[in-house]
Amino acid sequence: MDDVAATPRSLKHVAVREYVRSLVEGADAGAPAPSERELVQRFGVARMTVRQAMDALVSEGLLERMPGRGTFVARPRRRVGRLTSFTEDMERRGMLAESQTLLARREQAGPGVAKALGITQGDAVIHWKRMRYADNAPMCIEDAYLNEVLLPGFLQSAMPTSLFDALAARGLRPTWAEDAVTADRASVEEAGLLQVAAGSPLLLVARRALAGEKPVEVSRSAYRADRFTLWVQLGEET
Amino acid sequence: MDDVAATPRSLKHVAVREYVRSLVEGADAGAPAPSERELVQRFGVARMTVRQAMDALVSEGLLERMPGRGTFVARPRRRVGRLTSFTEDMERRGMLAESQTLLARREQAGPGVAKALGITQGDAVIHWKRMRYADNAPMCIEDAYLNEVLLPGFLQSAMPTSLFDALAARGLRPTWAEDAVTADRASVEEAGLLQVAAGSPLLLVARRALAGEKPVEVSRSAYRADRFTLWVQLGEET
DNA sequence: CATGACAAGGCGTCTAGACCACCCGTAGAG
DNA sequence: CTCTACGGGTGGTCTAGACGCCTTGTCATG
Repeated sequence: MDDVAATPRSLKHVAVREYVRSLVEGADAGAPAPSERELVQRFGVARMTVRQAMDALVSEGLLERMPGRGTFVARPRRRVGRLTSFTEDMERRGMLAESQTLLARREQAGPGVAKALGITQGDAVIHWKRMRYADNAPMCIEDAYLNEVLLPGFLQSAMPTSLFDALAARGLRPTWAEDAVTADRASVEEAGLLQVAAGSPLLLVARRALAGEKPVEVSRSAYRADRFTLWVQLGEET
Repeated sequence: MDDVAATPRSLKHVAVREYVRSLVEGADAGAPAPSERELVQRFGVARMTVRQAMDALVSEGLLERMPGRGTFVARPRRRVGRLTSFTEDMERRGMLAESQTLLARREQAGPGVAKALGITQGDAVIHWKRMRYADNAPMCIEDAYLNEVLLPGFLQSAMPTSLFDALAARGLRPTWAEDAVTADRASVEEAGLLQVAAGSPLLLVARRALAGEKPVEVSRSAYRADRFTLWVQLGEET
């Protein structure tokens, strides 16, 4: 009974929620959570307060209620379309991601880039072209365009390895993105950079990434199809 | 056993929730919802009951609470990775989807298909190969494998246009799928079927679709890259 | 041994209040 | 005229109960 009273700012339902979350994190699916009445006793709060805490965990898919039986750790929901950076993506595949900047400069937005970034043609954008390597072999060529207004002094600072990290540091980590995926054959120039034969199949990914409601990045990536498979998880309506 | 059907138990929080939903559906983002105290008056229920109703709508993203101001219609959330069938996909692009069956028969599952469907090698599967047309021009070749145990008599019934509809009729509409996307050049046979030159770029989509926890379909689709662009929406963690 | 009645404990629903922090429009003060 | 203080309305949190239905385990009975 001593834990909650110490901090004045502590909300009881948050205290209960986080207590249960800590119990439940790492537990196997199907393991029972404390019963509501038990939590009422332990925290000395009303049952509605406990229910508010549990409701939050249930609605975020961590717990599952079974009337008449109890509350249990839910089977982890299948993920859907998680947004990852190249670096994270390669890490997940157990590969080492590296980059080499081919070009990084201020340019004027062309019509396509301007529309995708929600700015007007001719506005300043940052054009960053990189070779992307995985385990020391070429994986993709990436052309990224960033809204310069949102990223003052970006070109002056040291170029980070991960664009997502740099955006996150400015509170602009993309929260939503739309990819258009198609295929084509490698041009002579692309083939040279990617160290494949001209005409080899490439996977082209055009991305438009938003942070909240603000478009922050548009990019075109050309992946070597012999090394890269895009994984996409799909679900139905919420 | 008591007959419950006679008394369709009207849950008050459901009544309030659906009332508010009906008010809110079709309203513009930012429009105010009734205040909690107003609903308390209108329905003659306790405020906690009203809050339970509103909480449900808030957590499904329909409403947005603004402390001190009120509750308002939320901006529709950006969708993420919605699972669609070929037919639905083409409809969304404003094209007419048609199909032609090339092959439909019972086979024994090979090792790859068996693993993807969660059955043992040699079990019976339905192999359905189709040409897919959009606006009367070839769009893709699809090889689908279905778990025969889940679909008794499937080959005897008339082949439906939409596989998803057929699955839905048996309560097996896929709820989750995983696509592996890559690119390759068309073989001579593929080129002939798709009416493109041999070596033309193709977008290859290998799908594994589950209904609940049961794998129901695995498929390999080869799209004409000159006609087809795959759109993928990505979000961050739940 | 099999079966059914019973009780305990679980979540689901609901009440009738309470106080708080916050936002905003407005009336009064300067 | 501007600025401030206040009051009414909003959602946020919380209480201390109540009854209902469901599941499960126990235990007495046939």
